[in-house]
Amino acid sequence: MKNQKPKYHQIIEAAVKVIAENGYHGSQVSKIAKEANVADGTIYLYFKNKEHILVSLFEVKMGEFIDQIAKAIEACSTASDQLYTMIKMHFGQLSTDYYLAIVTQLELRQSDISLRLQINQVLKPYLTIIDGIIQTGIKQQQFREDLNIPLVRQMIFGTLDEIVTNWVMKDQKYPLVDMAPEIHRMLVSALTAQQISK
Amino acid sequence: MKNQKPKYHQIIEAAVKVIAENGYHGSQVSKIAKEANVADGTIYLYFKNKEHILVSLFEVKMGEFIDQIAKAIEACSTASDQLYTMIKMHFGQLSTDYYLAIVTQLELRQSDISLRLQINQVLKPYLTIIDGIIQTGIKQQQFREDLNIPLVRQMIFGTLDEIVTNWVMKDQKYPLVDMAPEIHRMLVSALTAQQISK
Amino acid sequence: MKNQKPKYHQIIEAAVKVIAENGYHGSQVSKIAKEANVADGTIYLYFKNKEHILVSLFEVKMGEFIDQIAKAIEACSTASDQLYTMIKMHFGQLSTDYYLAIVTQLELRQSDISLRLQINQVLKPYLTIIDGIIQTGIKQQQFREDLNIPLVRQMIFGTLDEIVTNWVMKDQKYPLVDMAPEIHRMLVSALTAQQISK
Amino acid sequence: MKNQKPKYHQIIEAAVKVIAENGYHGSQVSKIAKEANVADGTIYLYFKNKEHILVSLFEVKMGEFIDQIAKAIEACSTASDQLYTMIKMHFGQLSTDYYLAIVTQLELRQSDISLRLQINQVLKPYLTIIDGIIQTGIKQQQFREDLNIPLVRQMIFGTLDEIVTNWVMKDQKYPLVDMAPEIHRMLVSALTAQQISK
DNA sequence: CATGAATGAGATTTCATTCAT
DNA sequence: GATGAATGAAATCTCATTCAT
Repeated sequence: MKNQKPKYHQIIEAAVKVIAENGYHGSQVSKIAKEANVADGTIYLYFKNKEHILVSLFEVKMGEFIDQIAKAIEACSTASDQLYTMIKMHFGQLSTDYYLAIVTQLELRQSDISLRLQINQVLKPYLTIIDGIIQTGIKQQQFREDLNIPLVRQMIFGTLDEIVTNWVMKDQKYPLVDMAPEIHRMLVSALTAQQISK
Repeated sequence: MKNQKPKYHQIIEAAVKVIAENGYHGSQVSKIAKEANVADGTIYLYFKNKEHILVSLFEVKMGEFIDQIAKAIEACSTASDQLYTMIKMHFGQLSTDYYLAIVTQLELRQSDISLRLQINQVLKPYLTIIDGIIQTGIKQQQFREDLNIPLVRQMIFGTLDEIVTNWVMKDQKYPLVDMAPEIHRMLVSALTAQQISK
Repeated sequence: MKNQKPKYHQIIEAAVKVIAENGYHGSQVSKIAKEANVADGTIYLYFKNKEHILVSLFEVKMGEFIDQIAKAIEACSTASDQLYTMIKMHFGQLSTDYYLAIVTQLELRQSDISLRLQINQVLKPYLTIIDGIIQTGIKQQQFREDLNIPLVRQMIFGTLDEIVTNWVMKDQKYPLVDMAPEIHRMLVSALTAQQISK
Repeated sequence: MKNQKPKYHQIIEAAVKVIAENGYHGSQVSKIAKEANVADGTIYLYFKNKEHILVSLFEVKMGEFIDQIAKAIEACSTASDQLYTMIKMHFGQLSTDYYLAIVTQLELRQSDISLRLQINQVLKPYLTIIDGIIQTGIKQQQFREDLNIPLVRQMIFGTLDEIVTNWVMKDQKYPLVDMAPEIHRMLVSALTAQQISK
C-alpha cells in the first residue's frame, strides 16, 4: 500500500517532520517539498493546496490512530475495559510518535477555522467509538442510564486531550501512559451509578 | 475605571469585536484601529506590537473572568458547592459574552506558540483556583485523598473547555449553563470515594 | 550669547550628541527633544522641521570652525604658512571635538541631496578662505601663476576631507594633527613652480 | 556574459537608472522591479534584501570600473604615466556613464554606515592600485622615497573624488576629462623630489 | 508526470509634524 | 511660550500557487 502513490506518502511524512521541527508557521510548502525530495510544483499534483496537505496528513495519521484503537477495543468485553484500553492506546500512540504528538496537539491547532472544521470531521469516528463505549456501559448497566452522551463524550475527549497537550508542552517529562489507570478510575466513577452516600 | 486609560480599553474592546467578527487572520491592526476610532499609530502608543494587543486582551478579559469566579467561590463552604459555582460561572460568563467566547475558544488558539505560552501564564490563577477546590474537597473528606491533583485539574479544565468549544462551534444552539448540573454531578462522582461496588 | 535663545542652543547641542551616539537614522526628533529636555513640540517653535535642525547645527558648528580658521590665518604672512595653519586648525578642531567629527564626516553625509546642497552653502566661506590662500600664494609668487583655482581648491579640500574621514572611520587610532606637515609639504609642492627636472 | 543571469543584470541596471532618476530615498523596490520588468518578488530571488541590491550594484559597476583602470595601467611604464592614465580613466568612465556617476557620487553616500563599510571593501582594489603606482614611482626614483603611502593615497583619491562630485553637482557643465592634465601635473609635483628651492 | 522560476497581493510599524490645552 | 498625545502615510518582504518546458 505504501508503494501505491509513493510521492503522496513521501509528502505527508515530510509534512509531519517539517511541521514538528519548524512549527506551523515555519512550514512553507517549499520546505516540505525539499524534505520530500520533490519539486514545489509536484506537491500540487497530489494536493489541491497547502491546507489539503494538512487535512490529508490528519486523515492518514488519525485514521491509523483510530483504527488501532477500534481494533484493540473489539477484544474487550466490558465498557470499563474498553475505556481503559482506549485511554492506554490514546496515550500510548501519541507517546510513541513524538512528531505526531507535537503536530496534532500544538501545531495543527494554529490552523484557521476552516481547517479546524475539517479536522473535526476526521475526528468523528473517534467520537463515535467513545459514544459506543458509553452506550455499551449503559446497556451493561455499568454506567448510569441517564447519561447525556454528547456531554460525556466531551468530558472524556476533553480530559484526554488536555492531558496529552499538557504532557507535550511540558516536554514529555513523565511517562504519559502511567496516567491511564488514574484517569480511567476517575472517568468510570464519573459515569457509574453512585451508591447512596448516606 | 473605564475612564482611566480610555484609549487602552477602547482598543481592547475593539480588538475583541474585530477578531470575533473577522477571525484571527482577518483582523488587521488598521481594522482594530478603525473600530476603536483611533489612528493606526495610536495603537502603538499603548501596545508594543500586535501580539501585545492580544496578550493584553486576554489578560484583561481573563482577569475579570477569573476574579468573578474567585469572588463567587468565596461564598461557598463545601468543595462540591465551589465546583458547582465555578462551572456555572465559567459557562455563564462565556454564554453572556458572545464575542469573548469566540475569541478565547476559537480565534486566540490560532496564535503561535510564543503567544500561547503567554496565554497559559494568564490562565494560571484559574488553575490555582481549581487546585484549591480539589484540596478543599480532600480536606473536607468529600473527595478521595489519593487524588493526583494536576491530573484532576486537567480533567476538570479539559472537560469544561471542550464543552464550551463545542458549544461555540455549534453556534450556541442550546443554553450552555443548563449543562452545569450534569457536569457537576459527573465530576463530583469522579472525585468521590466510591462505596464498594461489590 | 549662549543665553539668548537658550533652548535653540540646547537643541543644537542635543542634536550633535544624539546623532553622534545613535547615527543619523537613529536620531528621531523625539530623542533629540528628550536629550535637550524639551517637549517634542517645542522643537518646532525653534526649527521649521527636522532638516532645519541639521542645517542649523551645521551652520553653527561650521561657523565656529571657519571663524577659528579665518582668525588664525590672519596672523600668517605667507601663503604657505596660511595653508599650514589651515591644515593644522582643520585637523585640530575635528580631533578635539569627537562628536562633531563623527557628525560632519559620517552621519550628516547620509542626508538627502536637498540638505547636502544647503550644507555646501555653509561650507562656501571655507572654500573662499582656501581660494584666498591660493591667490595670495600666486601673488607672492610662491605658487604657480597658471593654477586653476577651483581645481586646486577641490584638491585641497578633497584631500583634507578624505584624510579626516579615514581617521574617523579608523576610530582615531593615530593623532590626526601629526599628518599636517606631510600634507602641507605635498600640497605646497603641488602648487609650486617646478624647477626643470630635466 | 550579460546573458548569464539575465534577470540579475536586468535588476542591477534598473536599479542604477531608478536611483539616478529618483534619488536614493525615492527608489522603492517596486519601482526597480517595474523598471526591470520583473515582479517585486523576483528581486528577492536574486538579492537577499534591498541593501544587497545596492552592494551588488556597486560591486558589479566598480568591479568593471577598476578592471578597466587596472588593464589600462598595465600598458604604462612610468609611475607618472600610470597616474595620468588612472586619472583619465577615472574621469572618463564616470563622464561616460551619467547615471553611474550620480549614483556613486551622490546617491549611494546616503546609505547607512553598514552599507558604506561594504562599499569601502569594494573600493579596496582601487586603493591598492593607487598604492602600487606610488610604490612604482618610488622604485623608479620618480617620487620621493619618504612618502607616507596611505596619506598619499588619501590625497589622490580624495582629490579625484571631490572633483568628480563637484562636477556631478554642477550638472556636468564642463568636460571632466579636460581636468586630467592639470590634476596630474599637481599630483606629480606633490610627490616629486623637490629641487632645492633655495 | 515532474520541474522550479516567476508571480504579486498584502500588512505591520515608524516617526515627523500638528494642535488643543 | 510650552506641552505631548494623536495622527496616518508609506514601503519591505514573504510565500502559496502557476505554467511553460
